Amino acid sequence: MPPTSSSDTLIRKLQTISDIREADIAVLKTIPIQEKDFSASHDLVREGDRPVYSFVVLDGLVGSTKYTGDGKRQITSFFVAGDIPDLHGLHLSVMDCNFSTLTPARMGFMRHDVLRNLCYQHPRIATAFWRSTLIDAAIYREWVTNVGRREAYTRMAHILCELIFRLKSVGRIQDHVADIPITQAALGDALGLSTVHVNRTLQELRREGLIATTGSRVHAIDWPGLTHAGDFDTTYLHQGNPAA
Amino acid sequence: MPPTSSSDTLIRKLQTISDIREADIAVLKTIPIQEKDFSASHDLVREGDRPVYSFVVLDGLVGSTKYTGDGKRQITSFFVAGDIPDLHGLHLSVMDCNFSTLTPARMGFMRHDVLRNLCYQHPRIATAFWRSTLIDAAIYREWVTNVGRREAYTRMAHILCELIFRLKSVGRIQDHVADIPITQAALGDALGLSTVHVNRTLQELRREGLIATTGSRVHAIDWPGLTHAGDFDTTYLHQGNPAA
DNA sequence: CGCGGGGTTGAGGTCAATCAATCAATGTGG
DNA sequence: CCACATTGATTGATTGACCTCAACCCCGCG
Repeated sequence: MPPTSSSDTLIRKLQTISDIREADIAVLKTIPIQEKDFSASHDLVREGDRPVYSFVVLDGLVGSTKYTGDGKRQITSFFVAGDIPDLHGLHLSVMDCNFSTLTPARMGFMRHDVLRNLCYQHPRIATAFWRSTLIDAAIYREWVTNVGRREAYTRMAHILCELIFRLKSVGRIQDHVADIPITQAALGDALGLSTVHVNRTLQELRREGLIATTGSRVHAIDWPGLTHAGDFDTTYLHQGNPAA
Repeated sequence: MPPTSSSDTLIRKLQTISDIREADIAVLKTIPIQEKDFSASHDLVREGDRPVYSFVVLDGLVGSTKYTGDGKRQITSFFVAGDIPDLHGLHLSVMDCNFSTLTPARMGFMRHDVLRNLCYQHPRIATAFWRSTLIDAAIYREWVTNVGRREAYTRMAHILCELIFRLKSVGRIQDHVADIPITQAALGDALGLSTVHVNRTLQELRREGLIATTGSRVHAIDWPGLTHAGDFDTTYLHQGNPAA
């Protein structure tokens, strides 16, 4: 087995949010996972679908998205390596949102019936999965607040903090330097802002010395400053470890 | 046992979202539920708390709320009779949001350890509860979209549709006439709008002949018109029955 | 070399916030 | 029973944040 298999990515993540034991890890390793690569802006699942697979993000960035009647897109959450974006599909048959890649991404597919059997036989694993969906919900709550009550500057800082923090906590970045080839349009869809305003807001964050961007790389130069500007408190991410 | 006990309220709700069997119903009826009344604007749980009870809404309206650093409030979801707002507390020890009454309300408290044992011994009940939290998450997703990408008029119509639909599906209102003594300030906090603009938006909906309000009573005069104006599609509520 | 996607910039317009009253309904103490 | 306070709804005037439109630039790519 390779040093970082798809199972390892999943297990590492579950360990950061739940107390998984050796026995559970062994069980998790038996899950057959089909890996597949996707380019950016690819719809993995669409509203109305009735999928029979859930997928774990192995690399890249995935978003859950919804479209309004007049075609505007809203990204309702990000998903990074180790996350299982559509785990709710296990118990909600019809999808109420899309899941799309926001960057080139690698996904691992797991059959619903396999996961359901696992949950049935291993309550601790079921709890870990349930907990994972509950953390997703907590993130949605924070996003409602972010979009509803924070102005563009704070909102942007907040979302950058969340992204960087989450990437860090699964070991995907070092020193607050995130290499995320996400477009400004996608950021706008996540924040409920126009791309033009996203651009200007990023400029302002750079001008204030909080971030630097080189190409698709976002560098949080002043992490304490950024978290302060973004009104960012990690409580809602429900990580075992307090923070960095 | 009275015709509508607190257990009945809970069970009726679970039946609308999951296939609960007779045996499960018998089990659910054994849950000890402590009832208690609250006035409007009362904090039931606060961010940072580590509650040992979950509560089912028996009557009235409850909201999950968050506050930004500069004290602005955002309501991230409504909860009506039969809902268990903080069921996530079962697996997330620290609260990341508050739960407050938005109207005078009656609540039924259930111990976490009782619920956890129940889930452990009755997988179908566990699934029903899990599913309930997943539907909450779906509603959060919709709210992100509503607040992020819809303008005030549509946003308001949408939230009224959701409220009326949910109240109807648990048998709390007839004929699209909702008697909800919710303040315009609370509506603003749910929509990310100022109270002044809430007031003007409601006037516009009245002018368009979509709703009528007499005191705290909201009447959807033109339900098809209101759902159209609100870009409202019931998919995200994951009810068994399609809609009215 | 033309093309397209993504980023950047400027100007003008609009939706919704803010500020500041007013008013109605309800409650309270003297 | 009345003066007074409080809560919530309403209205008008002004301000401001963000959007839209329309360029233009840069760069990778067929």
